[in-house]
Amino acid sequence: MYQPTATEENYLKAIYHLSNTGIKSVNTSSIATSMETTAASVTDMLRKLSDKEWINYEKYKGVKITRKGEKVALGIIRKHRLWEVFLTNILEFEWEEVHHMAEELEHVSSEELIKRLDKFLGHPKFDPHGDPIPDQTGKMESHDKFTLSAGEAGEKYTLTGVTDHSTLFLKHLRKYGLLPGVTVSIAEIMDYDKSMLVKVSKDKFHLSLEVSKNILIKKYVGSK
Amino acid sequence: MYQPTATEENYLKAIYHLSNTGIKSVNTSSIATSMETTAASVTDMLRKLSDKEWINYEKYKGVKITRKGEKVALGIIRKHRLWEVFLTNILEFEWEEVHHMAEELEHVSSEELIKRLDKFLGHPKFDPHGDPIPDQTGKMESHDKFTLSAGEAGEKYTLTGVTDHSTLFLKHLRKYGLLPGVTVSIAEIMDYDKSMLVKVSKDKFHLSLEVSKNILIKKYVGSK
DNA sequence: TTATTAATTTAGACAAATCTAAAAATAGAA
DNA sequence: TTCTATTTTTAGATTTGTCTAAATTAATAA
Ligand SMILES: [Mn+2]
Ligand SMILES: [Mn+2]
Ligand SMILES: [Mn+2]
Ligand SMILES: [Mn+2]
Repeated sequence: MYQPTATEENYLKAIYHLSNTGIKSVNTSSIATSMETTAASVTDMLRKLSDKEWINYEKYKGVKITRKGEKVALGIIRKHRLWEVFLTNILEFEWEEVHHMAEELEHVSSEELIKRLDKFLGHPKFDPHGDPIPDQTGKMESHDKFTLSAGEAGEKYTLTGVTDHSTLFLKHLRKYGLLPGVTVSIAEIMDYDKSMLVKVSKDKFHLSLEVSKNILIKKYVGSK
Repeated sequence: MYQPTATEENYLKAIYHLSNTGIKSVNTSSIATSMETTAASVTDMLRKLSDKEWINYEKYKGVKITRKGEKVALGIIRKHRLWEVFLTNILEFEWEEVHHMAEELEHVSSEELIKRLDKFLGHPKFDPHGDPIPDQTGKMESHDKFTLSAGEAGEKYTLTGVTDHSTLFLKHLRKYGLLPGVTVSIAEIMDYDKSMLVKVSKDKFHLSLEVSKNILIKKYVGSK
């Protein structure tokens, strides 16, 4: 119907993420925090998004994204993650460098461009951070909710993603070779602080609970 | 010093092009025409660009781009043309499809992104329309000013570019296989209307003056 | 040289997105 | 339940880029 401005797209994406990954309800201040703006600005924008039927909004009652709004958000997330794949796989950026570039590229409007980019990249299902890429209809694989901190000593796991997307954390993990697809064996879990000794290829090292809590994994399934 | 907004970038690019390819002086109305906006809007913007020292502007006296402004313009033109190469060579778009997408992509700000894209593409010197791509310092090869309409019967030429960048014209040329790099032999030039009979690989066909005037060429130089 | 036409600038307004400060509503504690 | 603290909304401004209509300046023709 309407086509969203880049700003509206960013708001819808933030609201979508807060609706799904969010612990608390989607209220004005949580949106303000995640958008790094003021509550007053958010209130202004909520009225606009509501007028365009991308959200249901009643004063003081919080926000619920509509089916229409979700479609817009998923379209932007698809573009964002495909561009991130391009930047890492093709232009050889590190995984902590791509987010801010993708924040701009996700607003380039051509649908045909994204269709061809997707094809060129071989229809990837996950972005460099292990986040699933929605297809054209908005469908995507669900994320593993299992974190390394919940793993057991003596078991083998495959790293599938992260829950902290900060540059600092991503850089830290890359130093250890902890990237999606890598196999991680838990050698020992310390009773005292829940830190763990892990093995990644030939390397053995220590991970704090702080770190292991933010690593997503699945059970390792044999060779191939 | 300042960093330009996307709109300022578009104005500077337009002013740069009018300054160089332009027959007439760069005045308010010619900018308005090329930007598809009103003279009043242009006057507003000229003041802003002047404040930021990207142009020299005096009321009623017209515009001259500064060295600083030229640097900004060349940076945008570099991005625009590199993205056009990406879209045609990598994503396999046709040469008439890429311009409007490049109009958006040229405003993505990362310098490092463009550096890596340039490397990935093999440091191309020309875009899909035969226009030269400025390097990081703004230097570029100069365009051939020789058009096919000035060619001679019996001679062989290499197509190097076009002067009309409209979708209609580009589609038309593609139908004949008339793309940069192609060899064109002039078989005959009609005295009456200056139309010509040309040979391109195995095909022979007629071109009107209207068409040949908008094709840039250079003398054909042997094999290799 | 004066009158007319054309180009340019100014005036005033608007839409989008933002902000600060003040008012209003809601939630939590006593 | 009543007071207080927090959250949210409103009021009023600001910036960027745009517009129409009116005024001004420059160009040209008589
Ligand atoms: Mn990202
Ligand atoms: Mn990501
Ligand atoms: Mn172009
Ligand atoms: Mn081009």
